[in-house]
Amino acid sequence: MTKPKSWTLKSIAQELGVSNATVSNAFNRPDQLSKARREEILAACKKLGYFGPNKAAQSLRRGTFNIVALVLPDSVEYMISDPVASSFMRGVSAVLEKNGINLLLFSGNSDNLNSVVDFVDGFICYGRPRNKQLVEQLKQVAKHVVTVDFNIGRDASVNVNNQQASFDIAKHALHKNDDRVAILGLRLLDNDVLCRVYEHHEFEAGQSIAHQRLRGYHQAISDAGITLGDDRTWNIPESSERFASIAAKEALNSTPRPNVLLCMSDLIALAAMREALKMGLSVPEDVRIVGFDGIDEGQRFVPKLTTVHQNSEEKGRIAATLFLSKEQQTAEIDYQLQLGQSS
Amino acid sequence: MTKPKSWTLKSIAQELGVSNATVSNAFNRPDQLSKARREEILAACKKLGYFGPNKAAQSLRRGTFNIVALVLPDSVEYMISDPVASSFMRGVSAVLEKNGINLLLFSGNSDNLNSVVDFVDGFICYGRPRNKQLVEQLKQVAKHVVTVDFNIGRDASVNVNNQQASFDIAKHALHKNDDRVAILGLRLLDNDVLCRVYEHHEFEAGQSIAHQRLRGYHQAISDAGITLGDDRTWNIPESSERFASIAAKEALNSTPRPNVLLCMSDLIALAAMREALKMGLSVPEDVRIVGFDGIDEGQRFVPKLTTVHQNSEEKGRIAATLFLSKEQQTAEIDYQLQLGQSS
DNA sequence: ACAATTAAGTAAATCGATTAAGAAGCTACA
DNA sequence: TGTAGCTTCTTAATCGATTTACTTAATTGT
Repeated sequence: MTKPKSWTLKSIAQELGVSNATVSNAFNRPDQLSKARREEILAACKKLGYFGPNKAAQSLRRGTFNIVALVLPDSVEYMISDPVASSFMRGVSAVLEKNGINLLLFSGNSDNLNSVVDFVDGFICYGRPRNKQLVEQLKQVAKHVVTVDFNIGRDASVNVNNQQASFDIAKHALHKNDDRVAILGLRLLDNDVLCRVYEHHEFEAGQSIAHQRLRGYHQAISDAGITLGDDRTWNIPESSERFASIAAKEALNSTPRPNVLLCMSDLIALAAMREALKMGLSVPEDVRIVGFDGIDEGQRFVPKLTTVHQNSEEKGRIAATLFLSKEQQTAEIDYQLQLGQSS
Repeated sequence: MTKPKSWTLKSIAQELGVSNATVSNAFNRPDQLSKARREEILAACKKLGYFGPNKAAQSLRRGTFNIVALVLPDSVEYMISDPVASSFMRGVSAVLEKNGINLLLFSGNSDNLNSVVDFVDGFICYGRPRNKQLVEQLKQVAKHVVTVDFNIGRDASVNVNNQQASFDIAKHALHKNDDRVAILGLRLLDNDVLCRVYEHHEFEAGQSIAHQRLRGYHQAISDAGITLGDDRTWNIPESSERFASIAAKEALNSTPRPNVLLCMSDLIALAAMREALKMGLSVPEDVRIVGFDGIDEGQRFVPKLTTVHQNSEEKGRIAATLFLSKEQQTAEIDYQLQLGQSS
């Protein structure tokens, strides 16, 4: 027998004594051949072990892939353990899976969209990718792009009003005009450094999430009649326990000792709470701490964390749905203050 | 001008007045043409905005894709928020990213590998996929397959000795021969039901992780001279707070009230601890609780969780490395007992 | 100066499919 | 009977590349 182990459209057509096109049509366009013929062919294919047209070839020809790339702000490795990001991914994958579309994870550290652009139907980009070259490429790429939590003027985007939300939560945390505020910021700076920031003019105009949130804080602070010292802001390069603890400890030991800590993520806020408790401070009596995100662990912590809850999963669902609809539009999604005992 | 907006190898070759092959060689086989010619061509391409050969076409021709599918045991949506699974993914993606290989997430619920098999270089399969058809397909697929935490006799696999580990942790938890033991099992049954299991003969021979662990528990229990009642085992269909709490509550209210809870995951153990504390029981005085996995939250909990720590990230790295090496081999990886105050 | 070797580049087959255009056979209707 | 209209199926071009085998031209050795 000269049966090849792995069939192709061509070889199977030959075997069955029909043309290429007929087999293809049997799989893709039932109206192009008689019902009898079609069933005969499909049955024969099944029997011989040909499971349908090769998807890679199909995709090359058709130009569609059934794959969407999820571009993460940072390395996949790092992002996958971030509760907020993974919640977002959950929403995205739920919608895609339901539509039979596969998800390709793409690192925001890569310097070239090129390695995947020819394989995907488009991009869902969650937060501004760390590598700026990627941003430029995303602006120009000839496929559908949905951005989330940032904007590059592409097809569609999903956003939360970070400034307003930060304003709200800060306003809630601030009681009197002699409150001593410190800010534990997440990725305020481009580089990876953990540091105390003294002055940085980009903050006033920056479009990153961190800058938006910072403006919300600043507005609430000044509304409360407080003057924020120029040494009251820390930059934490990634939302990890380790970095957050160091920054929190430093902030809590700084003079004047802050009695309000505005944290740009729940992970940071939780680390700060642990440090505060370890130092014998009580929360919220000695120091009020608020977070951002609304992760589960914050709600289980004692005292329960006061934070801004944004439904990241919903955000993911919306982003994916928007992607699938191929519509051009901008969605703004809701957030809620989640009041705990930490402030 | 008749410049097409998006170049192809062919059109760019025409534009430059050279052959197809020469342009291809300029990108892929520098030794096949003069240095001068090559640089001239590459420069021209850059200038015209041709970023290199289309990857999809390249892949079709070459049969390699630079994509590996990570087959998860359950839906992507669900798996991405599981701390152990995401830790594993972290390890995998770290290695793949370093090697310029992209990661495609594939749901263990899908009933057809077909939708991706033609797009990937192979599969890393983390745990037995929920859908059994997938398992059959994985056995037969003509691409490289590495399985983790289960075995189908394919190219390579990575395993932990679950039975031994469970034996060890159970032995540690059991003190006297009048200990009253209950088991909170994870996915002991195929179906999605939360229930108390009375008898199930498959347990004795099953190869799933849950069955391996169960055998370890049983062995330690009988070694300790304890007879396990046939109504002391619960099946929890997924490692979630909700299900775990219900099962834990039921177990703790059952007669005789257990003073040892063997939990097949940390998430379950943590939920059980919360329920126990809520009921006014003290841990470990009234009830000793042990988990499995070694997630971060367990180490932060008060009392600190006693558990089996397996380095999932390392497991991921090993799986990915094994995949890349294309070797045929089986790796067994280590585990450690992590002793806390919960037992 | 002539054959042998090497270098540089090209033509054409191929990867595995889709699909527009057309051929062959059949029915129907005047 | 001739032609119009359907069905059903096939031929051949195409998607965007890679690669083997071949042609030419230049270099080398003697």
